[in-house]
Amino acid sequence: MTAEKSVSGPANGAVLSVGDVAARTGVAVSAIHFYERQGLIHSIRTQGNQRRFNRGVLRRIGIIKVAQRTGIPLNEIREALSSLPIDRPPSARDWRNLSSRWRDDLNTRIEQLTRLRDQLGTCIGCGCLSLSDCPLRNPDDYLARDGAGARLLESGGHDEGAT
Amino acid sequence: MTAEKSVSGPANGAVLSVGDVAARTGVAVSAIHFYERQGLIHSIRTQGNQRRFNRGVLRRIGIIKVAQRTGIPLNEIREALSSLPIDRPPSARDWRNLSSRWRDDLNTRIEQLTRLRDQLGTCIGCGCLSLSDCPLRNPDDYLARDGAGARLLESGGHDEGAT
DNA sequence: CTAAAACCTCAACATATATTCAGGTCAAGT
DNA sequence: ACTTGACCTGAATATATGTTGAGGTTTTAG
Repeated sequence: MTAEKSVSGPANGAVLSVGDVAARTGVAVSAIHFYERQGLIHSIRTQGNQRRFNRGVLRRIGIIKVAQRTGIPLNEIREALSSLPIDRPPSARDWRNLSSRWRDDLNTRIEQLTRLRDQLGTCIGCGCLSLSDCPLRNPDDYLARDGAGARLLESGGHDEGAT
Repeated sequence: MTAEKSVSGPANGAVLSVGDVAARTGVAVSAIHFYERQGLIHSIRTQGNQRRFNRGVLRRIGIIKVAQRTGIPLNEIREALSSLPIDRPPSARDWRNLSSRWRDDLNTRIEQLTRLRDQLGTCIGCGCLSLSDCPLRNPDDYLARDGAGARLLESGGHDEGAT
């Protein structure tokens, strides 16, 4: 079995099959395919058209899953990852640049949620909640976004890759 | 125009048309329809089959939008709203019960995000990020959710940091 | 009364993030 | 060589949260 062999070290040298990557990252094969289609990771193919990944992909997938936990959508993750060097392995500094962008993002979201929490009791309890009066209903307080559009992404990460 | 009239006070007495509700809540008519289909709000109909809402709906929609901002999905919001009395207007206590549930939720999520933030720099910067070693990759640390996807490897070797 | 604005339903589309399935190919152990 | 498990592609399905449009009805302002 490929998996068994690969966990202790792929025979093929330094490359990993999609199943190897799945086993080592805990990410489903279908998701790995998906990430590749989305341009988040890359592979080469064998003669028989099977994917082969180099080890760097394990790290990239690690980053992807962590970033998702912060609520960052895949297209932004792709963009961030695309800032990494192609010709050489990313340095510690490269990774730090990524993480600092995301930390700012996280901080902003933590602040928003904290403010929301602090006003929840007051505003729901007291009965203001009107669009014009209540701080909870005035999105300008939190975000520079409107109140009538589609907001798919606000929930960010309530539920992750389960099922 | 109906909107003009309704903002200053509907002629029909105490009931609101869907357009009135949209104008007062800042929520699109299509979303109001949607919420009604989902059982989050309710209306009666005129002879001509048009929706009429009583003013309580404004509050409910306020609650819905606020809860969404905390990351709560509609089905949970529906469930929470269904705990409100049908026969009488909700009391301050009723609302407080709702908000306290959600505050706990929010607190949990704030804590998760905070922990995530605090580890971002360290873990992304340092190169651990392995599924078995890194606190960022070990979901049990954060959530008691998600069982099926991620199986931890018992294959001792750590090989992700390289390249 | 008439025309415009608001409303109705139902279906399809849109987005993000994948999973599942069908039908077929590749690779490896015995 | 044969069988079996891993792999391939592409399409369909799934969930959550709505929006858009077509085709038709109701209400209201003048």
